[in-house]
Amino acid sequence: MSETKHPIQIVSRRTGLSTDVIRAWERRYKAVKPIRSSNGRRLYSDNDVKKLMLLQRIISGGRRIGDIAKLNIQNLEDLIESDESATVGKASLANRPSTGSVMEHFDGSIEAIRELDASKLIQLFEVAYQELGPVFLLEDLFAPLIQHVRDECRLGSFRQSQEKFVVELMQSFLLINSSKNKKPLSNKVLIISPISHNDNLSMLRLCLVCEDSDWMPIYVGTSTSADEVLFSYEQGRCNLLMVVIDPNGNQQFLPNELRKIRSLIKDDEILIFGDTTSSYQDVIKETGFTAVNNIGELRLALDRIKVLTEFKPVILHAQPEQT
Amino acid sequence: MSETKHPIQIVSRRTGLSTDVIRAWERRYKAVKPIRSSNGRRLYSDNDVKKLMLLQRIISGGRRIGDIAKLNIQNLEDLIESDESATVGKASLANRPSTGSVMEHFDGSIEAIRELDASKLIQLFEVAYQELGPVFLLEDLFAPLIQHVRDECRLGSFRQSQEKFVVELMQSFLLINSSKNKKPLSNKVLIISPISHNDNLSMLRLCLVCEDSDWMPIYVGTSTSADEVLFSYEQGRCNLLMVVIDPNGNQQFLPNELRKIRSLIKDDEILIFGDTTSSYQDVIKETGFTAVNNIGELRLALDRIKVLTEFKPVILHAQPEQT
DNA sequence: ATATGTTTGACAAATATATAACAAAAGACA
DNA sequence: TGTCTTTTGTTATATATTTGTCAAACATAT
Repeated sequence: MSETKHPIQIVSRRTGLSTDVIRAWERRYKAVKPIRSSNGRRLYSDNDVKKLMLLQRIISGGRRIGDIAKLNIQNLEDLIESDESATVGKASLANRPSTGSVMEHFDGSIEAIRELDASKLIQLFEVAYQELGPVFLLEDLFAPLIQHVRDECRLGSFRQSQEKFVVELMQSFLLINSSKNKKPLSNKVLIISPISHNDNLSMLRLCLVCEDSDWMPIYVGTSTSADEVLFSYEQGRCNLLMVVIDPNGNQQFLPNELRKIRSLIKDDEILIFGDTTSSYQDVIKETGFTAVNNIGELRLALDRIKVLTEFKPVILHAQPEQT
Repeated sequence: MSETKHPIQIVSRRTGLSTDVIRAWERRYKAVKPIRSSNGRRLYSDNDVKKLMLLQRIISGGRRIGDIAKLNIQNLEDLIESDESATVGKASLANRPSTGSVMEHFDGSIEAIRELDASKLIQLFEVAYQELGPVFLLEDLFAPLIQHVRDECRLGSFRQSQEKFVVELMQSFLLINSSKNKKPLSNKVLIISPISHNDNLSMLRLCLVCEDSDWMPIYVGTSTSADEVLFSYEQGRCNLLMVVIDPNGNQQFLPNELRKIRSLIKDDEILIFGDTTSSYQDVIKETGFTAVNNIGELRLALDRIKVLTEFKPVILHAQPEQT
């Protein structure tokens, strides 16, 4: 097996870690042990790269490198598993539903989708929403449901209409119900997708996650041009922007659009959600966007930024004076 | 069993407790006893995390931490059990105020659109819906609203984002609320738009009109191909098809699509809604579609066809015979 | 020369720990 | 009710550790 070996620069590219960090981790914790070329240069194996990527992912989940650098790949994967499953909806975690009812909702929904019965489906959603709350509705019902429908669609036992039907209803349901929230939240995040990116459903999903982390999401649909982004950002008095990348979207305009957005919104942090290991990684670095790879990371980022922005808010102190 | 240990930051994240609180509970009540790393940092076991989560949950139920912190996990679980079974439904009915006129709703909506405040807009829609009912909501509020926004958009005082924002919300609102109807109607109409026709909003508008005429609409989104139409038609057990033409849609495939649809649905009447004075008038005649030019005509057609299909139902009249 | 890499040391920001103190809320009691 | 005490989450301070980054000095290959 002639393992291909990679110089540090390449590893840096692929992991998103700086060369300094890679070397520091080796020096301090022996996280990886690359072999050396004849001239003493580090040469990393695919396994090394994989381990570094795992480490980086766990780091971004809030752990410290010193605690995990010495674990092996299997341990790291387990850790990711347990961390990420524990990060979901910490707010509503206390009243996690019994799994039985979710299965019932699932079966009922499949039935309603088969019959294209919108009324029935919405009622089911309504009940499930009451029972599960926004986050678990998504994670425990919507996600498996859409997965199932798409699978069946590919196998032929469901039709495209049925997929469209359920996606459209889910979207609308999420939009309406996420907007029904009346909590006046001071932190606002504008959620957009760039031109030619149209993954409506995952954007709405992110809206819910933001809301669960006490951010008020502002959502103006998919495929938004840079100057519309700026306008919405200012009009909505947002203090955070999140760009959602659709893996099926057209990547052609992406670098340029990202640069445009950055040039228009200079001061605030911008999150970018999606498959950030792809080719446009360079642009992300160049423009100083914060890459967010999964829901767990998103929650962390939201919390962090919330704290940052809470430095300024004034303190209103009401003192009762009359007897 | 190599228990994975968690630093305080992770525990804080998983439990939702601040690090200060976690430390305070340890110091004051010895709630958990994390082991220490070589440098004195706390390392919590999964059991510690679990206990903290249970404590947090009981706390939020009104008990005091000092009373329960020393209990073990089993005791805590029992406690939750007994606490929560004692908390029976405390449902509270919210009565909404019935406020003023359509103009107020209109002005309020414009304001909400200007601020991109989805929450506010939905609430306005909700109130207006209660007050006006589905049809007048559309005719008196939505139609002028969208007209106004589009006009202002053209003039420059509104932006494209705002149009998208309001259209998307209206759509979702209509879809969800029209689907909430529980009346079991025997007459079903499938509402579709052909390939490359995407006027979602007017389709949903027609859904509402149909519903108002006691037809149950089935809606599977825009731009549906002929064979998907057939599938949905049969699956939904429809007895009427309505094709909605988007004046801005691509007319290129239209004649062919209409012919295909007719070849698949031979027996039932098919309505076609849209600007029927255009070039495809010939195809409409050829395929025997019923052209419907406005809402009034649609209502007439729906009533007429309803009567036709009601020939077969057997029992119309129950005669009381006993004294 | 220039670019890339290595080793080592140093620094600063973030995060921990321990302890004391504070302030709001709940309970106790006259 | 009003006052006092206890409870409990939060904050402040001082100190220590962790960790990303940078710079200096040097090596090697184009």
